[in-house]
Amino acid sequence: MSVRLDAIDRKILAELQRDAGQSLDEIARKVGSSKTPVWNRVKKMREGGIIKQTTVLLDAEALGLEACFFVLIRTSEHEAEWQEKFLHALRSRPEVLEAHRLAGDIDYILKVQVSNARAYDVFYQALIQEVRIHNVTALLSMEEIKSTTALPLAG
Amino acid sequence: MSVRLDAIDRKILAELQRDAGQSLDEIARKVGSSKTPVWNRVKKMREGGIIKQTTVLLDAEALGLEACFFVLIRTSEHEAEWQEKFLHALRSRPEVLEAHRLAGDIDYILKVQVSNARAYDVFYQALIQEVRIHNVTALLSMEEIKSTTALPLAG
DNA sequence: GTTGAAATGACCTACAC
DNA sequence: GTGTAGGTCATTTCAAC
Repeated sequence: MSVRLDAIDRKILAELQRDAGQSLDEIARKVGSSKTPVWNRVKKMREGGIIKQTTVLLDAEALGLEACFFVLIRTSEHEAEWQEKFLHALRSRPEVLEAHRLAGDIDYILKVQVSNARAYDVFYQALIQEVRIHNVTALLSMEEIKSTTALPLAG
Repeated sequence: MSVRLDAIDRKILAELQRDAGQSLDEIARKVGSSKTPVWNRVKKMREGGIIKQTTVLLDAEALGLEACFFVLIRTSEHEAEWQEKFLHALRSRPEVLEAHRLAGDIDYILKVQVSNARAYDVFYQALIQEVRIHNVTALLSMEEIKSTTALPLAG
């Protein structure tokens, strides 16, 4: 299932992660190839699902979304029906940027980006009203030390 | 500092977040405007730092990065020198995708993407050897329920 | 501020190696 | 597989409204 990538593929991916707006010629020059082979490789990696999406990263603070919370959730409910409802609640809320089901005593972690603590509380109250949750701990980010979507490619 | 955005700006941002590869004509049609004004707005939002980056999102599993950990860190050290060293350690490690300084009894949270549990242990051993850390809890993701870089724009 | 046209440059294909 | 060439289409500038 995992597609085989050579050194040039990885260089191309690194460049695209850095700046997807640059031209094929630029990328070709940087990776030591030329336009057509680079284009073919990119196309293959898109079709193979290695490149999932081309997008822009926005500045949360500039948009007034100044509060970022990590939410640790414990629940006593593990039935399929509850889980379905919970997943739907998370997926339908745009302020939930990430949600993972975990191993261990904490069941879920969420990353929630909102305008302020009050907006978080609105989110929180709505969530616990929609689905039964045993225990919630919210961790408030004071400072974003690092944030990248660039995956390490030295594989 | 926060730039004023109208409804059209927000529609443009939503479209770019969804797919930054589509043409200006397409975006213009969707937001009910035409090419040049859309282009001018995008340019302004880039220059104003609202649009920080154009990038591609890659599939971590396809790249063999099958393990995602959230790492909760407590430390007893709060001196500037220690912090400087810790920050540098995080920023220089590509497997650390996110790092936040927190309010409360947990001091930091990291998101770490690696190939497997063994690779996480290598990362962890190297980190605690480089900087003194009081207490570490690693939460292993079993399932990515949701993951998006798209910020909510109903501002 | 919007619109439209025109040139510059990128993309994507086809073909040669 | 890589490189070259050319048609098509998008981006960017500029002038007019």
